[in-house]
Amino acid sequence: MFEIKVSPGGNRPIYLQIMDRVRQAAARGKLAVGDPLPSVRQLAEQLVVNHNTVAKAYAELVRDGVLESQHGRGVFVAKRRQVFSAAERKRRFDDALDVFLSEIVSLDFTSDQIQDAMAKRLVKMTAAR
Amino acid sequence: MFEIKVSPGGNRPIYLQIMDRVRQAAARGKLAVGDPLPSVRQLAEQLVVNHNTVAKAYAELVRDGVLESQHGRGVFVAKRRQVFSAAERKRRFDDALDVFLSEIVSLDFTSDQIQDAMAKRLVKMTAAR
Amino acid sequence: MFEIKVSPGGNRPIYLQIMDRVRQAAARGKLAVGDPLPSVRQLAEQLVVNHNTVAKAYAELVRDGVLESQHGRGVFVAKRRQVFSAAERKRRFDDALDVFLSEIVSLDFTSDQIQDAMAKRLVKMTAAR
Amino acid sequence: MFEIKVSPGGNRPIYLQIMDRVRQAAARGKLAVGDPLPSVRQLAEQLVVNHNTVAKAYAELVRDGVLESQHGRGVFVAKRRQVFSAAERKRRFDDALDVFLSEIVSLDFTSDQIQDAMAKRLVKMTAAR
DNA sequence: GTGGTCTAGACCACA
DNA sequence: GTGGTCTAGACCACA
Repeated sequence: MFEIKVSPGGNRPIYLQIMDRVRQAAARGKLAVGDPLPSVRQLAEQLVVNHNTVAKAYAELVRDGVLESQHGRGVFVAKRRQVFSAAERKRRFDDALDVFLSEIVSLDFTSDQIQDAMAKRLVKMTAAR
Repeated sequence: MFEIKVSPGGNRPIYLQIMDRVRQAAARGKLAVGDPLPSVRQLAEQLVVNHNTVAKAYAELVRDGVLESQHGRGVFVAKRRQVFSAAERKRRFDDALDVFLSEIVSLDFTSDQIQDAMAKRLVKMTAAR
Repeated sequence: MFEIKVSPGGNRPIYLQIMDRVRQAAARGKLAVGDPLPSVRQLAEQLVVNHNTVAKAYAELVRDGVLESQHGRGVFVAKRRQVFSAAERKRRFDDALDVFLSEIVSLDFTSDQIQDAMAKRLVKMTAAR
Repeated sequence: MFEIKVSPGGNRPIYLQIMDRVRQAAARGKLAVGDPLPSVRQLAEQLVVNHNTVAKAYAELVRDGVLESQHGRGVFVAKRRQVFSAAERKRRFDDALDVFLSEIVSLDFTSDQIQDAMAKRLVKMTAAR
């Protein structure tokens, strides 16, 4: 079963939190290609959010090629494919890095501390697969 | 003179960019305790941004204890004090890292590519000081 | 001024109709890079639709790289760039062609008629630039 | 025996695919006036689709005058009549073409590429008859 | 004033 | 039952 949680009070919009969780689950193999996701209304009830919020998250994941929607049947994990151009992926990566670095710049960590923390997290994620 | 730049087209809200710069200037001694900051309208004109944006940045910095507003006189660098506890700094760092990794997880970069890109950016930032 | 119309009763969802018009206007140069679009609420009022419907259309166009949103300032025509991979563009093209051909298959036009009609429309579109 | 196939993963709703096939079979003489169609449940089983889907396709075809339902006996090919007027056929064709061109306008294919792809697909379809 | 998110609730299309 | 679209209306973030 696909179990996730979201924090409604957080800075990050709920629909993005849902997208994060689905992407992670797909990346870590907890959701395999072809697996069905909980229905929009089921997940909405489970998370205690409006069904539109879940629908929005699913719709964006469909647009990003992570999920596939079959009208009347449900939403499924899509076959992995390269949706974005190399330039676009670089652009998105750089944007995310920009945001990350500018958010932590005033926290006064050293470059080494930042790189260590990142390395540890990457190892953990890779191990989790 | 207090010289900063902001990028209106960037991913980070302008008021946060202003806050970042003021924090950095204070941390690096370019602004000493008691130094006056440009008036809201002056800075707004210099940066070509809406004055509400500067006002918001100043207000937040006052709230954070970085600046001090002296009614009728202007805004000044406050007596230095540690604003964030170690735990708070760690929490903010981890949150930012979570978001960063969530956003890039489906862009299909390897751990090595991520770490390389990060390292390069950190070197550039440090050199820029 | 950016003048468009939509048919609320039509088969095609309103937000897609809005996207169609914006894409066409951009492709034909009626909207140049950097041009501002009408505000979400302005366009909603003009089209007599809910503001969320316009917001949805704009958001998708932002995701497709056609528009750019500057928080608090408005929405603008983005610099043209290649967002999707060659494979993805082919996929989308083929999907659209599938839908088109299966919609007209029962109308009993000959291949020549179909190709002629298409050719004429393409000439018209190119001339219109 | 009435043998057709549908692709559940495809872009076109299954009930429309069924309608397309029945229309084609009637047009090409594979189904003659008065011929019986498989029962809703039979066809549903054969196609591995929900029986509501087949029922919807049959109902629409009856509504369009392509099929005739004889209560308690089954569904039969109706006496041929021209369902769509020339104007209606033209209107439907143009609408479909509008949608197709709108969807591909920002995919950056040239007119030649579009016409080539179309020509190839039409050849393939015609050969498949 | 501008866009972004969310809820509540309706209605439609499809299987 | 499943997803998709739309409205009405609220509230927040940003400039």
